Amino acid sequence: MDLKQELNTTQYEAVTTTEGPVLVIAGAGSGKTRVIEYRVLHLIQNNIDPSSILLLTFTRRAAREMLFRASRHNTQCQDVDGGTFHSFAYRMLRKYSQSIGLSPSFSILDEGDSEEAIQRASSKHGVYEEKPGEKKRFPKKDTLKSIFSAVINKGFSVAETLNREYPHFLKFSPEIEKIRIGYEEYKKAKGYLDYDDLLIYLKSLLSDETTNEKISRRYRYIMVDEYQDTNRLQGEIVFALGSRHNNVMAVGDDAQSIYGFRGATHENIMRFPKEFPGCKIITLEKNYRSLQGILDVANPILENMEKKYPKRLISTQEFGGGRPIMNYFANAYDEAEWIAGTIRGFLAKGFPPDEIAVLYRASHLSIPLQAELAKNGVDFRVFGGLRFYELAHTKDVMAYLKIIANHKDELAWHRVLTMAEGIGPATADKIIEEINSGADMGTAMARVLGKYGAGHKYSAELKKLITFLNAASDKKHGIEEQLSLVIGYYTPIMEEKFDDWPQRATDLEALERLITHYHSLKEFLADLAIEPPEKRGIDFKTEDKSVTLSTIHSAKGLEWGTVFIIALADGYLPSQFALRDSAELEEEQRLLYVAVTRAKDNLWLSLPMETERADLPRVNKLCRFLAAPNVLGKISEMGGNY
DNA sequence: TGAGGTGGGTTTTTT
DNA sequence: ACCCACCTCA
Repeated sequence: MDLKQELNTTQYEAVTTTEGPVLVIAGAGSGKTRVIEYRVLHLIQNNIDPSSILLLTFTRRAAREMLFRASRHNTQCQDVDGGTFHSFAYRMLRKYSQSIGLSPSFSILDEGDSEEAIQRASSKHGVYEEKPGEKKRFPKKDTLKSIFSAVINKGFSVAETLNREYPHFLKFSPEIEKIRIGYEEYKKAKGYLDYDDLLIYLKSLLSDETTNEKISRRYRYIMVDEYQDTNRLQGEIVFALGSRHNNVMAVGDDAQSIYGFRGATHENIMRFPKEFPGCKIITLEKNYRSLQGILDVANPILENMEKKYPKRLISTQEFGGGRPIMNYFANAYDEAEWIAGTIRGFLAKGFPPDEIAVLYRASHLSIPLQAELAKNGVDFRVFGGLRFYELAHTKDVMAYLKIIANHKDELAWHRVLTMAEGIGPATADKIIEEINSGADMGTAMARVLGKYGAGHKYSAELKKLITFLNAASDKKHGIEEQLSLVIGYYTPIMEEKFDDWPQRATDLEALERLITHYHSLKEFLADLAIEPPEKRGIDFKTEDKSVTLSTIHSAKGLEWGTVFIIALADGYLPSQFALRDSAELEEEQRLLYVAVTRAKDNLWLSLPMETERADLPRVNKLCRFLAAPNVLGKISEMGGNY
């Protein structure tokens, strides 16, 4: 393949500079994934071992896209290693955990598990106990989790974090700090790693000289996409990975930085040339994606920002394309109905469904649309929001599997025990204490049965559960069989627990199909936490082409011929939570910029006028970033639907 | 004391 | 849809 024909001059330079540090600053749609794609190809054509190339990025979708595109041209590219920082961390830790004194039998806590663990850790500190005369407006577990996560990802203390983000909880600073330490100790004692720990342990793995040398010898070419979305910790990981050979390429666009809320910082881009002296900086400005009509809206959105981004995207397309169209509707249901009808019309005319996407700020905004699309018989896939593994019934089934994989997983036991009739949180804790004192599954279970197997109202139920878990743990079963045993046991519980159990039963079948790709329960459970299928139905039928529904965050790095952006009201975008802080507000503005630049040919904007929410004004106002005259002037407004 | 049901309040974005 | 505080019943 002649690279010079496939790439423009700057892209070519980025692709062929294979030795030494390179920083690529790339505008939206300027072909940065293309650069990574062809650089991998170029390296392999120059006899570089594909398994010595490592591609890293922050989101799973971007990681998948990157690896998929790279492997299109040359099958050897399939051996290129890569994924999210978290999945890479997991693999390295599995391999080298001993070198930092971490037990190799650690298990991963997903977000929900972490919150449970925090609650368990905090109850031991008695913070939730009511003191007389003191009303407890104490942060809830999910808030605690995000405080602790900010402490790690942004590098602030608990007090500083509270001061910046939760000033109303500042008075609880000492208690919260106590819980944080309790949570850390709890995880250490139980061998649990949460998402943040994966990165922390990876970093300490890389600061171990011997391990760093081993890893650096294996991965000689590092490429990081969406570098503006990495946080300090991830930046340090990149520096540590590249410190020995300096063959690191980072690709990013600070105008598309939308993960500030979790600690991503554009400082990583600024720091990169300092960490890697002699770094070559390449800027890509030509837009290959969108028609000029779309860029005419995107450019002023950038220009209106206080922080200046010097890029102005120029379309390379021959035809200008029409202006994006703004539609107003009475409410979200009218909006959904119209969009679903329009999409059905496009499909009827032969538009490929995988070239159509609907984007929105928050996942719940897609619910009316999901209903309308289903009514219209349009197949769609949903990205972002609640994930498959976070559904209550999936988590239930996984809890049984976690016990089978590790009989001391006390969070899993807690969930499983409280599902049994007559056992609530208090009894579950007593039983768990007994389990913890047994050295192996067999003795632990025997002790539990000895103590609670008779004489309580729940004894029969407990006996049934223990007998089942013992039988299902038998090594003679394959993992597929173990899963179907668990589902068999759980199904009556599910039918009791949920009115809509038939729908949930389908999800469990999907789980059965998914597990066939795995060899061990441990691997299956870890993957479900770190690289899970996106949502119901998704990934189980990837060959199907369907319309995409996605949060703007999850849409980054992707493109479609026709894009609808819905719910463009102040309060939704920008989110009402971002209104108080100018930095957060700018992030919302960049978010709109990202959304607009996803479109290649057609862009439809829309706004429902009526709010359902009591905390917003009754009549919506157009998103302030679109209402700016230099932006609005580039949009055709259609009032007719309202 | 603890299990389990009910009703009221809330819900951003990702790993 | 989920979480939590509160209530009732054994």
